Amino acid sequence: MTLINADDIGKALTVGEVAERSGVAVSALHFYEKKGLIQTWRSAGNQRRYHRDVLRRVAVIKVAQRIGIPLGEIADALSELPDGRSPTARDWKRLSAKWRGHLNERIHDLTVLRDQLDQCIGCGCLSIKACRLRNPYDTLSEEGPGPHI
Amino acid sequence: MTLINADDIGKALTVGEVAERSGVAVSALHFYEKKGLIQTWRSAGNQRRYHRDVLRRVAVIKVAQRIGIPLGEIADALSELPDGRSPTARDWKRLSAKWRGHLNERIHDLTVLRDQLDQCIGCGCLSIKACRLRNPYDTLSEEGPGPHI
DNA sequence: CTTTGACCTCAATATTGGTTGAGGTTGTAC
DNA sequence: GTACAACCTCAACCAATATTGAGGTCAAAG
Repeated sequence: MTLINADDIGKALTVGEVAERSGVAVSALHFYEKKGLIQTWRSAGNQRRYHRDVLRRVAVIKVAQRIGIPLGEIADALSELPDGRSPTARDWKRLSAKWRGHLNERIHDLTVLRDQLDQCIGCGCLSIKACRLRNPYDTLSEEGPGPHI
Repeated sequence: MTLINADDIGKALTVGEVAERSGVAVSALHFYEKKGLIQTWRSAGNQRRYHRDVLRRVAVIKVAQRIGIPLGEIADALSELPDGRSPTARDWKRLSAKWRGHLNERIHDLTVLRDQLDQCIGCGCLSIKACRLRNPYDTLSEEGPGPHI
């Protein structure tokens, strides 16, 4: 036997409720709305009302931010979610899979950086011309300003 | 027999030279100076002159930024370098070792995040209450706003 | 009813990490 | 000795990601 709680189903959320349940400030919710990341409708008295789906959306936004995706890109990705119906698990999976690549890249970059840094710690090579961490900007300067390789 | 190149030893650098050799814009060098990350003295005609050590310092700044250290913290760390003499390999090593910790933490955090995301991709759990990625903000909301755990 | 907390809008402010431009000076190459 | 690139200062601006505040409205409890 399954009891359905009227609090959990069908009831629109106020901005304060969304803020409390999502851990995001009211001002941030306004901001996300202005940027097109979440949608609302208005009550008779012009107050924002949120579909419960917004909680999932906000959770996804926060995860994406942790991955390092800028809000603009998050907005683009979210805008590809189906219009009119609630996203399914499959929809969310597609997003996750997409961002996993970014995450992997970032982990890879940082790992490479750490390995180079380890070499520097081992040999003190931040003080040596041949150091791979500091050298690209120096010996290749004849190729013009800015980083090379 | 070792030839010492007068271009490489003892000659002060202009801001343009530092910019070209470090791959950092002149405006950024001014900015770093204002923030106390690098030092200069002035020529008779009020133009900046840089000790060659500044190249190493700038390289270190750029590495630290890649690690994700904000300029303020970089400034703090650099301010602990010895005053009056050029930093030794040992000095730079201490810095590297310090920042290695941050880097490892960040790699760890992102790796944990990736593992959680993998679970989400596998099970579609971004749509499920129990999901470790989206849940903290929801079921723990009675502890007050903001992330928990 | 009235009060009080939650909500509204819009503009200003904050932080980080710089870049751009105006208006003027210096230094070097011819 | 003059032209032109490189330099100077200072203020304004940029983008991202919000927060804060002023001034006003709404809604639910007593």
